[in-house]
Amino acid sequence: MKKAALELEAKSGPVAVGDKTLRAFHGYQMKRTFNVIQSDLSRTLKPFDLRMLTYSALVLIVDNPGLRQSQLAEAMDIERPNLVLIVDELERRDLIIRDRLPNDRRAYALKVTLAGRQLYQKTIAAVKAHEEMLLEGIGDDALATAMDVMRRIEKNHRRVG
Amino acid sequence: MKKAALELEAKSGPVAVGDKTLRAFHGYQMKRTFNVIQSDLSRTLKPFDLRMLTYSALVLIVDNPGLRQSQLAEAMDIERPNLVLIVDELERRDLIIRDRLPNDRRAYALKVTLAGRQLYQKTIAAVKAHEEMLLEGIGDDALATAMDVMRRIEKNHRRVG
DNA sequence: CATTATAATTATGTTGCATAACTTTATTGA
DNA sequence: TCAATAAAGTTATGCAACATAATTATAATG
Repeated sequence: MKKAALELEAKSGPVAVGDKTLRAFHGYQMKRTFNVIQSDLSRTLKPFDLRMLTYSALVLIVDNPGLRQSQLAEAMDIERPNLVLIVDELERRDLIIRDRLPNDRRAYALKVTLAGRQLYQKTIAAVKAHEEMLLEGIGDDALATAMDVMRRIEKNHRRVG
Repeated sequence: MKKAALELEAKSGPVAVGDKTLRAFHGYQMKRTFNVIQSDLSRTLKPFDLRMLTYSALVLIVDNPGLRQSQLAEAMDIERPNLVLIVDELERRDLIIRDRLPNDRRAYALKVTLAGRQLYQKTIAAVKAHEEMLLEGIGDDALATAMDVMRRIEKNHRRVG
């Protein structure tokens, strides 16, 4: 390092802050990247008045008509109590309904409404478009490899944890 | 789908909930994977009484001695007010000190203490070991490709956002 | 030297997530 | 059969991570 830079540092700290050690941890790199994706997705969903959680719930209900709240919570990997408000919101906006199951009056069968399905289609398209922007310039092979790596990490965790 | 399965579904919802549509979004896959990494890292750091945030701050201070809180906040991508309590905690535990800068009495020069450096070395080793477990069975090439993809996503976001 | 900007802080609110406890309904087994 | 147990959804509550606005002390600027 040059003398001038050292003197500047003595006054006001490092000229440029390096996160080399942290970046060496793959988990840290993934956190940074995920933050980027999440903030982009949030902005994409904002015009539809959806958050990641309400969006995920809507998609899962469309794809799995009649599922119970407990099944939805498990699929979303969140606790049941936290799902209640999410389903409340989707129901209040008439995007889904809580149908009773014929043989179990404790549970609800969650189903999408017409409005919900229409919103689903619009948002799916918007999210796909935004994702394509984020993934621009990344080859299909590289992307497939990256996704394999992620699934493998998930599998390793289940094996351990 | 078989008739028996359909009848079962009428009673109690889908037998297995699929998240195929969501998994098709790379961001969703990344969120799931990141959750796994984060929970593993949290467990790894718990014996040292560190969270991801305090750990990241400690590493950055070790690597960038004398940096200011504002620089640390920027490097960690969090708002300055939220960093105050993190630095408070590290200082209270005598892992770092808030030194005054000679020429700017508004700012602090953050520096690691001996205890902080010792904790740093222990935790770095533990985190590396845990990460190796999570990455077991993943080839070096595949991992490098995955990391390239992530950095590229980050770059694309800066270009857009 | 008055204005403006910056570093750190305080106060405050939101969101995502967790746990405990409760109500209603199903299931189990003595 | 019916008492005990379990399950689905809910309510209440708390914590952690983040954001914004406003405040204080100091520095930089015109």
